[in-house]
Amino acid sequence: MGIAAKTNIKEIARLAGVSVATVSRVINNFDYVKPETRERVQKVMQEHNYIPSATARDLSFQRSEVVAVVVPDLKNPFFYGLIEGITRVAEKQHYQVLIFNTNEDAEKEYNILRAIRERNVAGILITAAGVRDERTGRILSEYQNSGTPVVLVDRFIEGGESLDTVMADNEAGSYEAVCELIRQGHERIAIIAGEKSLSPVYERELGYRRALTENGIRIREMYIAYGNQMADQSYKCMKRLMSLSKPPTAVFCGNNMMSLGAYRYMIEHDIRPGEDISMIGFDDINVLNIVGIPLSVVDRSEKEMGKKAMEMLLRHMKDADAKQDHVSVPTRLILRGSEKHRTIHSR
Amino acid sequence: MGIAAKTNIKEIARLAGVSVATVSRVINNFDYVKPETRERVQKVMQEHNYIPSATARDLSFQRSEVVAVVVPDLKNPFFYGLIEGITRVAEKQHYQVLIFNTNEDAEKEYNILRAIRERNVAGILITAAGVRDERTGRILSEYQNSGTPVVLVDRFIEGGESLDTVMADNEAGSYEAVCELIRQGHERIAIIAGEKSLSPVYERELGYRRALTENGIRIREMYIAYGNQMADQSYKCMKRLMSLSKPPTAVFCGNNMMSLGAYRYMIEHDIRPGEDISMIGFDDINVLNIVGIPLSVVDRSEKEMGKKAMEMLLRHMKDADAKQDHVSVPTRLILRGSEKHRTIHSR
DNA sequence: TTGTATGCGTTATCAC
DNA sequence: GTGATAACGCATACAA
Repeated sequence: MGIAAKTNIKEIARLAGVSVATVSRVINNFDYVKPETRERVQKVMQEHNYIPSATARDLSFQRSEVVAVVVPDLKNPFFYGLIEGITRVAEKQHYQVLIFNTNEDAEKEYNILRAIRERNVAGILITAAGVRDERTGRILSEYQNSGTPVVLVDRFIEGGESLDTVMADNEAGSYEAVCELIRQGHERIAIIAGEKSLSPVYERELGYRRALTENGIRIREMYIAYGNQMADQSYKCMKRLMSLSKPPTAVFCGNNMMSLGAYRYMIEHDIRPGEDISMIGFDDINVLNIVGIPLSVVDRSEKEMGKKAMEMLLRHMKDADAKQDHVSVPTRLILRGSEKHRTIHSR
Repeated sequence: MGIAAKTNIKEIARLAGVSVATVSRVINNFDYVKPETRERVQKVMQEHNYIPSATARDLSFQRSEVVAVVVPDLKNPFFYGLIEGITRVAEKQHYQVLIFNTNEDAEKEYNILRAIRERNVAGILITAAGVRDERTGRILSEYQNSGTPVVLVDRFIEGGESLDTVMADNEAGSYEAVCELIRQGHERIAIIAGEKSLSPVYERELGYRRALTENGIRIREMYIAYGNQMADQSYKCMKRLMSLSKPPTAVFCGNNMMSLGAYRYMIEHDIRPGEDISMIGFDDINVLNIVGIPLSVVDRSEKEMGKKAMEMLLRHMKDADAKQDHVSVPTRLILRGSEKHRTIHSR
């Protein structure tokens, strides 16, 4: 009856009048088991509500059906989309997902990565916090070299050159967005970029620079604001930008949280996006969408990224010789109105 | 070297010139190990970068340091906070967290709960989808009875009467909110309630009814709208409510997603919350907050709920005789403006 | 204080 | 086709 009955393979074997080896064969669907024997064993397993022990299987098999997912911020919706994509693919292949939150702390991340070693995970998916921390790159490479595949998601890291990656096409997405702003007639275009050391931040800035350059607009450093990935910092950046003698007439925000901070500053100061200023953000924000706030964004499907990442991991888990792979998920510019403006106070 | 060196306890024992038992004692900090021996063993472990196998430990110990967290919707921000609270407490106690998303599908939930049995999890935290599915209640009770504690979070379920629970004080929170609307002078107050079978929905409706009754306002069923927990449905509910010959002058929304749907309807139809209509939602929505949309809400700290839930689980895991416990997390009415109105078109 | 031997529940390698 | 039996890596009762 139910779970309480902790039957093991030995007990099933005894009851079915066969050996444990045979039971194991039935469990794992070996083809050379006599049909009658198979049925008899299956019947006993059913009757006793037998569930094999994954722990024992893992120990014997020297590999578990668990993957570790390490993310830097469990408050950011982007990562939930990512996790959703990951779990979606994982569950279909009967893999389970361990979640770890580093809170953008490289030290904590290192400890987590060490702790993960105890459990024999089949693979690791990580958006790293310690992108410049040599220990992070080293330990991840060690995993990879010892047969535990690793896929970097969203961020490159130093020392992780041998690892698989799933990234968004940040440069292109950014380029496209800024081009749109230029098309709207802007010249004083600012970017709120974020934490410099992160590769997506860097790449988005590159796209911004290329868009300006290719369109013959001089890049002015005062319009490039760095901060971290959080809304508060972005709010401050926006404040600084608007206090310039020639404030920008358009703003490109480097991620979802930063869009929110900037947006807040605008609202509080009666600067209406889509009218008084043009604005495009990176990463869609579902909630704004639902309430009908028309923020134009560069959307990258985080769910898609999660799926892709898990698929890459699976490929490596099933074929140890699988070659290194890099996937780039395309972005998509969604214009909802905030990229517009009434008049541009240029010059 | 690093990870590649898969040393085991036996190898360490050999190298340190002791038995495996002694090494095990050192690992687990037994006090009756001679200091010199301990040091020698530790040195060898260090040098060989030895990491004990959690799998083997779990098999021997017959219990793992992994807890399963089962939630119905990874897109709902409420669960982000919950998961964050859970992981925060879990990691301090060196527990790891397996995440499962049921997508509000009872069938899928049942399969997940069966799959979890394979792994020897130390406990289960669940916001159930199958609240009326007898299998859910049964399998969870079986877990509990066989020594794997279970804590229900946010939702009661049929057949789960023996389980620990962490709930918000939905009735009181709801009551308080509706009282505030009444204080604002409203009589035609609607509630967008959600999926009837869920206990929080039911309890919030109870609070709504009590508030009206105690204030001598007749309850009119046409002002009670049921749907599911999603924004789309809520949008439709709002539409229906506003098409009544005497539409409500105030609306209370049963959860965060539903607040968004209702809000959207209002915006689209130029009904401004806080001016043309009064509105209070259940569950805070951080994003709205950041962008400065002043939605008044009944806030319950989901992070707090997560922490409490994990703490309860730990108590049971450490003391098999711990008594059943029920925790109710208080709610807090946060007024930001949307509860106000300009004029009430009563009568 | 330390060592020996056995068990935990599987899988895998041999034989038969 | 099937059955013994040795791993897998660790914990622990019992001896010493």
